[in-house]
Amino acid sequence: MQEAFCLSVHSSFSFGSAAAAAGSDRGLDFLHSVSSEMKSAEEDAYSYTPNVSLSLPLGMGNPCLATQYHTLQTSPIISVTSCHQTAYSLQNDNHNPGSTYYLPHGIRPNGAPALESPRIEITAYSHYPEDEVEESNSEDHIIKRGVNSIVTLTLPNAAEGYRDPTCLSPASSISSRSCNSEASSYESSFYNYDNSPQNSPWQSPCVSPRNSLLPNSPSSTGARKYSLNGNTYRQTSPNQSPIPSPHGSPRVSVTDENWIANTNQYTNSAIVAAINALTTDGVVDMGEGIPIKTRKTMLEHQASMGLKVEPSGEDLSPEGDLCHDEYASRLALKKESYCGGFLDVPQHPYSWSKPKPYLSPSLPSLDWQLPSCSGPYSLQIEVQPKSHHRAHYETEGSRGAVKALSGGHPVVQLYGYMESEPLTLQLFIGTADDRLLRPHAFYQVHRITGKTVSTASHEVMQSNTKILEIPLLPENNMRAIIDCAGILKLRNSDIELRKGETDIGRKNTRVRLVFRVHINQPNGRTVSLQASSNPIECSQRSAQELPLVEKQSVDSYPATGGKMMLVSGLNFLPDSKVVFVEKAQGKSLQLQLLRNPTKTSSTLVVEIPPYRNQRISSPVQVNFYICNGKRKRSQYQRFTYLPPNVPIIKTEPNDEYDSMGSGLPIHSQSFYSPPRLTPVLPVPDSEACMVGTYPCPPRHTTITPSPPSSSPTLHDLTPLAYNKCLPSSPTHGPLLSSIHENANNLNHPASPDHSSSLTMLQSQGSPNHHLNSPGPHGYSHIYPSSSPSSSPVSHPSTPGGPAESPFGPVSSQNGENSPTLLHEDSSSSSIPVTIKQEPQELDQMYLDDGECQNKLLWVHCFLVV
DNA sequence: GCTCTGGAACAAATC
DNA sequence: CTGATTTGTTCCAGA
Repeated sequence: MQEAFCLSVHSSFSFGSAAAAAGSDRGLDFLHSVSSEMKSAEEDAYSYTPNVSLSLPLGMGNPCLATQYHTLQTSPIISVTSCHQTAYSLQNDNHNPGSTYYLPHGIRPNGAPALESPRIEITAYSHYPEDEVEESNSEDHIIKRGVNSIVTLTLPNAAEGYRDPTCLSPASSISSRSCNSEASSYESSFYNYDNSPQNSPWQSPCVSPRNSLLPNSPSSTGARKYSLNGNTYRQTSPNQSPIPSPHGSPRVSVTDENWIANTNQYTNSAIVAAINALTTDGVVDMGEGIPIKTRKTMLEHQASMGLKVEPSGEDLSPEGDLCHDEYASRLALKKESYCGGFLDVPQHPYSWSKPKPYLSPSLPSLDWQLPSCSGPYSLQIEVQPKSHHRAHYETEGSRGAVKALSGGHPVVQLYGYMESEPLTLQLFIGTADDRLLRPHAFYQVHRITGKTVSTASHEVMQSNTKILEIPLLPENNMRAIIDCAGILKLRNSDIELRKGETDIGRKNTRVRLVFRVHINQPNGRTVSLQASSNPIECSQRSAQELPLVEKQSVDSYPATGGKMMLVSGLNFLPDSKVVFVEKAQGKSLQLQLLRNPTKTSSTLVVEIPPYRNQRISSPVQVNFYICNGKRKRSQYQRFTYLPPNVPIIKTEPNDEYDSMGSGLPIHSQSFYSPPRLTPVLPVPDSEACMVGTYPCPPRHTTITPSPPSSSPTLHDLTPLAYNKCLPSSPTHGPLLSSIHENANNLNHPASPDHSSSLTMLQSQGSPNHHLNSPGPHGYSHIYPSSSPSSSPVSHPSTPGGPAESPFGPVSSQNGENSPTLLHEDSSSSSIPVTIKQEPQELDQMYLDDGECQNKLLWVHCFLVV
């Protein structure tokens, strides 16, 4: 495993580098610049592997923007272009033009193939119905599935592969279909944003090598319920619920169609697609084709229901010209087509009074890190999903919608939005590892329909990622109950074979629900917000066996220790152990084992052990995890030791660690990601705050109405976020936030690779929010912390987890009981001011549990500065 | 008859 | 290299 993980990591990075290499000069420049600029930050700070640094396109300077505000320009086309390629530079320019480059997984700036393989061999499956084939309308390169032949395509931008648009899951399997399938069915209910010519090739399921395998793949056989031939994938089928919920929740007055029609979002989506397309092939194509098609489509719509509309790519472009309504209607049409026949539905229940010019040409890529709040707006997850949700395979029936702990469903609300126009809330399944949040390659959101579902929704595809779009209506206070989202698991083998895919599926079973909303501003800009849920363990086994910490009563305590801490969660056993681990300088590790904690099935009482150094002058972040056995460990939870004389203050705001400290269960993400963040950018708050046009209130003063406190608690599965990165400096918080915003402004896309370095962003609701605070205030604090969280991909931070733990299993075994601390290192002791990560970490993180553990001990991560 | 679920059985991947 | 574990997927069966 270790190796595997390591490989994956590297590969990912390499991917980035490769991409760069392949990429245009800019790419190179970017890399250079980045490397130079970033490196200092990252490498030095974190000591990541070189690869990593490269991969991160963070372009710190990059203007691109962030996501929050997209300003686009007049002509959609232009804007688009700018965004991706140019845009970045344009906007930001300052820094490196190159930096501007954003290399989303599938997208390559300039279309340059990230990966070298212009050539693609595709094996088509006979299984696929022809319709599908048709749908994949990739213009330039269309592969038809119907044929069982291998086609070799030469792609300009082969790189895309990272996630085949088409194959969410490898087309090969049914499963793939499901994800894709539905989606894939391009035709079906969702839009496929990836229509770019480039992408098109990918669209065919065939693309993935796997395909060839598919026929043989178990899935094929396995799928009892879904016959290969059968296009009928239950849920996915276009027909499925044309109307998501007729019954619709009382709250929701809008039908899917309606809703869809109205929202601008689509437009945005379209734009995204366009962007993607542009990326590769160039603007030109887009520009031309789009308008025409668009209109054409519209005209045709009515006439032809079932047919798929044009490729998204095409769709995109037109906006500029089209007035909002038009666009909307168009969208509506599309949707209808997907739905299979609901042409009749009134399309614009909510008519936009004014034709809206397309405001935001460029929506941020899904792997970009976006803030959860900006200016007056704040997107918050009021009710977090349960920490466990057994995802279903395509060969299985749906396992239902993700539920909340309370038994209800997750709830998301947008605060600060006073307009009367409904918005679209986007939902996709994101990663929950230490790395930056990005779409999860092995899971897709699955649209749930039925009597029990009150929330309308519809699916769209964007780069291999299925997105569920849900209306956010003013009449509902811009609040949405997410009872229409299930989680589909794609077979690892299918995904891993995708070209460009670097992540491995094994033990990469934690996800987060990622919500986005794009708000068009009068000035033409678009504010994009994102909030991610606490991690959700999707594997049946893990959910049943791994201990899960949902909450801890104390997040921080003086170094003297001695206080009893109540840890609540799941799967605690009589012999569960609580292991405290500290990574100290250099590679030392401090480990503490507490013996005999009081326990119950869902709670453990642990006496906080005294910190090895009673004279710490600043808070020291450590972690602990629950161990049920060799490889059954919870994720790391954060705990902060405070200087003895310091009054105990709620952690949140505190240092950098807040999130961690805050007791929240830290998301694994935060854990790892922080490192990346680490490179703290000294940005003045003020600056930071200024996003686009809006001055962002200081976090603490966040404007947004405080949301109901969602769950302050920690739920997450995640291990604690290890804050490797977080600097303890007080400024930290502000910095982060600022970074955040800046990022937005900059548009840094997170690096597609994952590698991205900076994490700016995380603001996402993720861990942070949830964890700590719900309120705006909390935000401020939280923000900083980390959202970044990203945990390493596959490996969350679970200590034991395979990938996860850097610390690995520190062998809880070792110690069995002694409450004593093990210090490996010594040095440092404890005053970590700034923490840098070691390059090694990543590797470690990916290491397998067993093996890693021991190793982990050394590896470590915190460098005291 | 279908969907949703909880529990495995199986088999491949790791340890 | 072999056997024991783990983990991913597919099957079953009950509600």
